Amino acid sequence: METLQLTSSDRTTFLGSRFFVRLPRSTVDAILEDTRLSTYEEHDVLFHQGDSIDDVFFLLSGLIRLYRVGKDGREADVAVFSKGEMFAENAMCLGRATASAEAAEASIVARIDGAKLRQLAAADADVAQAFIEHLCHRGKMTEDLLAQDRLLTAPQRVASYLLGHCPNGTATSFSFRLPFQKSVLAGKLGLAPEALSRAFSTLRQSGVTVKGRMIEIHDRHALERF
Amino acid sequence: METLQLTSSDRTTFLGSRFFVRLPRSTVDAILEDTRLSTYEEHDVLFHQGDSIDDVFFLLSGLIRLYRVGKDGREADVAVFSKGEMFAENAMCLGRATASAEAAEASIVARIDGAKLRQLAAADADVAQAFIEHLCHRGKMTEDLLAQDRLLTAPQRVASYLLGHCPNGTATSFSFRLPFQKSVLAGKLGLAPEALSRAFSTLRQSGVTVKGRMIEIHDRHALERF
DNA sequence: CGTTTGTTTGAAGATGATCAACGTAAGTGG
DNA sequence: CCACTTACGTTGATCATCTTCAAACAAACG
Repeated sequence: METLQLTSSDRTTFLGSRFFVRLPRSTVDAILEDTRLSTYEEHDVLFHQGDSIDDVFFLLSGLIRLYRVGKDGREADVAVFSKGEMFAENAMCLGRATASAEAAEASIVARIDGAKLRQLAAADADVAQAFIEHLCHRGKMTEDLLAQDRLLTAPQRVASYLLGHCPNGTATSFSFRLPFQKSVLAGKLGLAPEALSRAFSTLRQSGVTVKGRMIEIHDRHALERF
Repeated sequence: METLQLTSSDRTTFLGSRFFVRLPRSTVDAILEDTRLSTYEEHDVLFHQGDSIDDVFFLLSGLIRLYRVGKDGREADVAVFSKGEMFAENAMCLGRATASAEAAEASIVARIDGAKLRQLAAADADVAQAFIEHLCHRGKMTEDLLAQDRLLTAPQRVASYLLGHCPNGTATSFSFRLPFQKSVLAGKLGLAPEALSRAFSTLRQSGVTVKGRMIEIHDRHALERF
């Protein structure tokens, strides 16, 4: 975890992200002014549940897993973030982190000073608005996860995840590469890795082929029916 | 669902709620200015998942259940609100309701005009700030639910719920009345009513007595260990 | 009182977790 | 480039937990 410089490609990532897109360039610059970069290796922990942190995190590359730990030490993922996503906004408002965060692969993270962001949000309604929209979106994401956990079986959850990666066009078949290890996907879907594996073999009957991280969906509609 | 007048007790509810407490009286008045009241009977539906609504709802009395419906028609609660809580803020930002809402008992609801609230938030940083804090809190709530679903068994979830209602003092025993039907609690905890019932009988061994809606906890620490 | 609604209990079934073993892919270093 | 090693993924078997359906029971309400 060392400090680096902000590259121009990092700037692009910032500007293209959900939070920053709508904001004028000058505002973004103000926010990024004293932003510290940190790099993490796989399994490095960014912070622990309950830590008092006053920063907002922005992922420039890699993969971050947000999780809670049960009394018995078992971990449950609450969210998984990839490049261009902002996280730990809750901590800034509530004072303490509601979950722990660790790198699921080597990652580069920008830490935005919470005090500064609050101050900017108070002064600039656009920033506040962007923040509000971001929080709504995050809320929907966890609500989605919760509903999926409560309504869908393992194969259905996987099918739902896969469909979320299909383009909305007319094409009935589609293929793509998993953006992370299967064990990470399992965690994100609230499944044991074995359960994910079995879910994939169930879906083979519905025209899903898996080779390594490559996924082929031969008939989207068969998945939707599932 | 008819329109009524705002009573002074309603005003108290507003002023005491998490969202409004920090705001100056004049701001609250501005927000409430053209707020419509509606009453609902048990099982009345306020809106459906996907409806485009541009209002924020505030519960003055009763009980509202937010839920999603699966393809097979099964319902999964995403949140349950009681007097003094604000909900459906997501819909205002995202344009469409992310879940359906129905009254779990006779309820009185105030509908705050979304456009007006947005406009106020843009003009008044305090309102924006209150909104942000509210969203953070809601986010934490659903995150809590998700983590509980993934980490705890049924009796543990019930124990956790009960502990949430114990005062933080030194008292080791405590009793209170469930604020709603057991079937509602079951939904909130993501359990079938039968599972909740069985969870309660399991907890009897740990000193929990249930008679109707009355709950007695004889030893808080026994529950914490669970 | 009797009817309706909510809750409990029982028995069966489904689903996913866990543990252990095996297979496979990906590095690593000679 | 090949053998070795390690991490990841799959498969099988078993077990715990929760759901579901059915029936009994209790409470609330007319």
